[in-house]
This record gives sequence, structure tokens and C-alpha cells, in this order.
Amino acid sequence: MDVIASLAKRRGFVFASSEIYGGIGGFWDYGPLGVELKNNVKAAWWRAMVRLRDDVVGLDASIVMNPRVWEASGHVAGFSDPMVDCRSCKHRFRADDLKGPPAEIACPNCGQRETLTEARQFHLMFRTHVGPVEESASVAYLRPETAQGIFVNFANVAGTARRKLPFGIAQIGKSFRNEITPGNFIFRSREFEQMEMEFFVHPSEEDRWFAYWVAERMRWWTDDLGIAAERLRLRQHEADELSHYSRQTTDVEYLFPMGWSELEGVADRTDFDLKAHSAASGKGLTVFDEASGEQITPFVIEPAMGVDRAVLTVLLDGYTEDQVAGEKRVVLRIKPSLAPVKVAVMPLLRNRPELVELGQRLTGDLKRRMAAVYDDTASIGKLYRRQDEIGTPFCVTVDVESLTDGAATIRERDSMTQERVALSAVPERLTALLAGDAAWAGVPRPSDGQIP
RNA sequence: GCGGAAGUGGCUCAGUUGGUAGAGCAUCACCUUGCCAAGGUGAGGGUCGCGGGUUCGAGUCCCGUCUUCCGCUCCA
Repeated sequence: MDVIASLAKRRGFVFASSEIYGGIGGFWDYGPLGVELKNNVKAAWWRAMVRLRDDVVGLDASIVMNPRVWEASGHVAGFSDPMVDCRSCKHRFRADDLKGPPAEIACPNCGQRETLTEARQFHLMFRTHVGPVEESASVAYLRPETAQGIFVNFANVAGTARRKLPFGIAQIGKSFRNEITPGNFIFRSREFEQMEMEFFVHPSEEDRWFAYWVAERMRWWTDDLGIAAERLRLRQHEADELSHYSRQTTDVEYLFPMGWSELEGVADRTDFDLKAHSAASGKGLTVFDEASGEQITPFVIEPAMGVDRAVLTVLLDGYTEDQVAGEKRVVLRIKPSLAPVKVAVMPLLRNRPELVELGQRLTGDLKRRMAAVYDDTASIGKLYRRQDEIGTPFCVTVDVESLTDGAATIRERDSMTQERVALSAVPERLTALLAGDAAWAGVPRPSDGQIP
């Protein structure tokens, strides 16, 4: 993890937020390469989840919502717990789990008396105020999950997009949680980005769609994101760890340096949210079921994941150290579709103006089709290493012969193999090579709402 | 919030019993270099986390504070 955090800092993927002031725990900034990688991860999700499907549409809801949303969803109650600490054994308990007042009972863990603190309130939702004068303004919250923006827009989307069950609404956006302990680099932070999709189904199809989405999400991690299958696994939640809205949850987990940890949760939220919002708002959040001739409240299957965790996983999973001629060669073997830079153009010799000009002109042509950069500030070997380290799948070298034979050399990242291609054919050739990337080739998906 | 550890150039670190900061790598420029981190010359870059105290003098000692890392509690 340290190696990745160091690489991320050194090459401009991720920086600690407000670093010149000493930083602030649980917040991170994405640098020039990081924002490209992150955008590519989001694009891969949006493509698989929305663009390639007929049964899912997108949404971008606001971060601050009417606070009644969070009362109805159960987050106001569930996100602010009175907690009690034991001064002796350092264990912490929820005050409402204790059998009596903290001052009068022994610590349930170590049995010591008079070691428990008074109950203190923990607010896991960020609070803010709407309106410039704090005293008279109403309290509001930064959303702790994006899902509620989908539920409260259920009727809007279903109506305007003319959707019938089953269908889904997908959203990518920031969420905020006042985590007690952020950590493990960008794995757990207080401001993070989620990609969530709420899939609305007929109650009778709940289990089948749940199974479908668990399998589909695992497929996405391996095929679209290129994560090694042996470092991924599924884990079903035990009954006592289910969140307040969930009937069943299965996590996609990755073998991180600190152990197996959650990447994505597929939750069966039943009709909990729509019913809660319907009751609290007085609005009917139902659909007409032609089979029974009645209005029904759909059940919801939710695949929800963190973008930042996905970025971290891509970096960790792709990081390799090769030995080349006794020297260490760091290669970020990530899927080409995710790479911040697709191709780097470099002249074999930089003290030849005509080569520099040729390289820069070629870069200009390539930029119209893909993320391309030009670099001539080091020897050819060093330029290759730089690109390897940030995962650039292809390098194109122009040399003196290029001036006469009109050809250039394409070098591939993982194998270091080279291929001589006519200059005019380089953009086409690279486009074809990148299209060979499975994530962009597309994978058959259900398009008629049928469960495969 | 508790316990432990640590904060010196972008990175890894050195700084002797307190005497107003160094190295390697990285970056940049020029030369060299003809396909996988070669070489040469030079340059830029640090209020030593922050604040206060002791002292003629603090990166070095004392107090406070902030931040980070590891563990614990929590994690929708």
C-alpha cells in the first residue's frame, strides 16, 4: 500500500488534501493522472451500467436535499449514535446496547467498574445549514449515500423516461461520511465518490434479480476493469451485519494488502425506501402491475460501489515490478481503456529539430483520437520507463529513418515488443489495438429485461 | 476518542555534546546519446509540521498543538 501511495503522490495520481497546511484526515485530491484514471473508471461503469443497456437510465441528483429525506430513510436515526467508551480496556459500545446507565454498570468487555464514560453523540452525517444566517437557517446534511437521490426521483424518472418494471436508475456522485477512522490511503475517506444503481423489480422477481446483479457485478470487475479473478471473491453478509434497509447483501471483495475488504455491495433493499418515502411525503411511489391490476411498490436491488476504492484497486492490482537487465522496471499493467495516457510519442534523438517536429505533429494527430502526449526530455530508455510506471499502453518512436521511410515504431507496454508502422497508419493502428481491449469490445447483456 | 510511533527539499534519509541545513534519487537547462532508467556540466527547490519557552544562539532541550501512520471502537 505504501508503494502505491508513494507512486500515486510522485507521479501525480493522488495528493493529500490541503497538504501545505498539514493535510486534513480523510480527504484526498486527484492529480493530473489521477483524474484521468478516475474518469476512465467512471466511464467504464457508466458504459456497462447505462449506455449498453436498455433497462437502466442515468441521474445526477443534488448533494444537499431536504432533511426530511434522511429522516424518512432512517439515516438521521442510524447515523448519530450515542457511544460509551471504557477507559480501562478501550472498548466502545453503543449506549443503547448497554444494560444500564454507564456510571452504574461494569464494562461489558473487561468487567471493570466506574471506567465507562458518559454517552457522547457521534454524528456520522456531515451537517450544514441552508441559508446564510446560521441561527435562522435550517439544518441540512451532506448526503451519506447517493441512493436517496434516486428514490426521491423515482416517480419523476419513471414517468418521464416511460419505464416499466424492471428498470434501473444509475448515478455517480460524491457522498460524505464523518468516519471515525478514515484510513488505508483512499480506501476509506470522509468525502468519496459513489456509483450506485437502484434496480426496481416486481416483488416476485426479487431473488432472481439479486442473483443476476451479483454475478453481473463480479463480471464487471474482472472483464471491464481487468482485476485479477483470484484476488476477487463474493461474500454474503450474516444476518447481524445487514444494514437497516437490507434483506440480503453480497459484497464483492478484493484482497487488499490489509486483507479482504469490500469493493462493492449488492443489497436487496426490498421496498423499504420507496415505502418510507411514500409514507413520509404522502406521495404514491408505486407502479401499475398489469398482471394483478393493482398498484404495487417495486422491490429494489442495489449494486453500490466506491469510485475511489476502484481506482485504488486498479493501481494495486496493476502494479508490477519486472527485472530488466538487472534493473527494476515498474509497470502499471492496467487495462488500456483505463490508462490516463494511451500513447506517448518520443523522438529517438531530441537534438534533431526535424525529428522533434515530426513527433509533435504526429502527437497532434493522435490527440484527436486518444489521450496522447509528447516527451523528449530524456533518453529513450528512461522515457519508456516513465510511461510504463503510469500504465501507458503504447509508445511511438520516430527516428532518423522515419524522415526517409515515413514509418515509426510502436512499442507495447507489457511485452516491450515493437512493430514498424507507416506514419500515416499509426493512428489507425493504435485505434485498432486499443479497440482490442475487451472493455471496449462490449459484452452481451440482457437488453429486453429478461433475466439471462 | 484511546494506546503506540513519526513529522528535515518532490521521494528516501543524514544532521555529531544546541553554533543560523546536507546527500542520493527525482525535476529543469545545455552537451552527449541511435531503442529500453548510460555519461558530463550546471541550475532550481527546505521559514527543519505549527506556536510558545529556555539560551548570546534551537533541526537539536522543555511545554503545548496540529497532522500522518499502525492497532482498537465504528463503518449503510
